[in-house]
Amino acid sequence: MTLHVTNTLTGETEPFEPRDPENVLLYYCGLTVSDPPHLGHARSWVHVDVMHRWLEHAGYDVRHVENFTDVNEKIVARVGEDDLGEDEAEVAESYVERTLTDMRSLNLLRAEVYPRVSEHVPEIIDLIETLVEKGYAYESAGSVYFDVTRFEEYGKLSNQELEEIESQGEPDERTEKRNPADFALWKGGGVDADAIDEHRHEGAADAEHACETAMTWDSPWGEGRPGWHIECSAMSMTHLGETLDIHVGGRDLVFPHHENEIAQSEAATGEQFANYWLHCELFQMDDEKMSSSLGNFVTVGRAVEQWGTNVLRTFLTAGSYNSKQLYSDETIAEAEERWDRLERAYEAAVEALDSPAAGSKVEDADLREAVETAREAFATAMNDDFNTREAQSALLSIASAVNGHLEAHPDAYDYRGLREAVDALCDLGDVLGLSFTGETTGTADLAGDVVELVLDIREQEREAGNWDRADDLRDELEALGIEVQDTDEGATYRLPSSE
RNA sequence: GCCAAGGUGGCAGAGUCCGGCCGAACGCAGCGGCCUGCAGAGCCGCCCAUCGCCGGUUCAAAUCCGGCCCUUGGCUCCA
Repeated sequence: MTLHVTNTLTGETEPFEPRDPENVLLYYCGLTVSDPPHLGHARSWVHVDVMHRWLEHAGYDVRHVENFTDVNEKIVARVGEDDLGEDEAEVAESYVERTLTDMRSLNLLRAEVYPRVSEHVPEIIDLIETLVEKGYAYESAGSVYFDVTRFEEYGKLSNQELEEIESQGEPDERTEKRNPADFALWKGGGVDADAIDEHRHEGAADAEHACETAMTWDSPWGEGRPGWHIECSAMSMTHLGETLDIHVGGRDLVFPHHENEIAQSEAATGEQFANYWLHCELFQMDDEKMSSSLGNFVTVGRAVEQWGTNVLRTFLTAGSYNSKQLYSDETIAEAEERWDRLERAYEAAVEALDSPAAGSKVEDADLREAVETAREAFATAMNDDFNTREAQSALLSIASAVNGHLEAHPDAYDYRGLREAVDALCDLGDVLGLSFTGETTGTADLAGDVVELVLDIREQEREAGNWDRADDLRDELEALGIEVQDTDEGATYRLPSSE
């Protein structure tokens, strides 16, 4: 089965065929760096990352670009707040850095380029000039607008009729624009205090002063700033060319942002801008979405600290990228159980491989077959529009097979079967960005030695029949997050997972 | 109002494109049992679903068609 993806443009699930059979051009519509990255962003990043990994797994070279929108009124509104920075550029850069740090903590593959708007203004101006020359855009009072009536297919992504969109326009904006749905490509002048008013936070600099720090550029239409949508067209064309294979972004960006990207890009080049439009669904918190604007978010940094990378990635891939997902303590806790089950099976298998019992000639056909079946099921799931939930099921079935084997053959393991299980767990886990082989740090070694010491003492208490003392020691360890398990060969333990 | 997505067991969440293997996956929670000094982990088994409602097509529908109800997202900054 080949990869199929659901394309917002057609509303259908289609076979994926890149323009070049060996390379995939992937653009992810990144963040406006005006707020701390939250779990909702992480959900999209992780799904894009999984797409990237699966495409590579399938043998493609992936050229992956993710932009940062670092020119925006909301960024200006933050000037002077905390120690974010003294001007728009500094505030943006501090959020970019924070975002990259958070991305690293989620074990994301690096994109090839992380372009910023502020570095692409010449390309943006060129693109706008082309649109003006071709008659798709017009200047009005120092700004340049895209004339939506000139682009016949306007509305094709969000499936809306122009008349309907037109009727939504803000009446007071119609003065400069020919049509209410026209959107700004270039905004003349700087940022006014009124524009940032509603985004102000405590501790920010005086609004007038903040606006003076906003970036502006010279252009054929005078000094000004790029409009919101044009940057993605300019950056993706600069780095990936006129037509890209996959464009991914949040569902909330379909209209107007992605619709406008299509209009600008295709009007300028006459070529299809992106062949496949994929949209990531949003988190639901109770009855509303998680978002920066609602302020109901959990930051990535805090979530990683609390749950760790593997648990978080298990959670974030617990539903399909294009299905809404419920965020709650329960749904995260469930993901943690799921990851723990995987990790325990992995550890049990590795331990078995290292034990003398692994030297036996036992062959467990059930185990080997289960691993083989799981690999196939995993591939089928991923090829079916990146069905990560099904993919997790396949991984879990390996865990069950390993546990079942160890239960059924306590003294003689199927070395090759277990080896294959461990390999499959690592290979497939890697596609989801899950890592079973956490790095062992010096302090973890020391902690392990200390735990062993405590367990030795506990063993002496047990031999003396002092069950209460033994249980107290176990409880104390568990209070520290250290799981203790008594087995025939003595107690084993697991340190709290920390990545 | 218009556009889009969705409504599946106690929870969560696949399956719906390509009707039958779905008497509905995987997992969590719950209940038995094995193991164990106890607990946990693991294993075996079980419980919980007339798949939003009503009609239609079909030998056969969670899956196709029509109508209705409800939820969410977009139409303003948003992954």
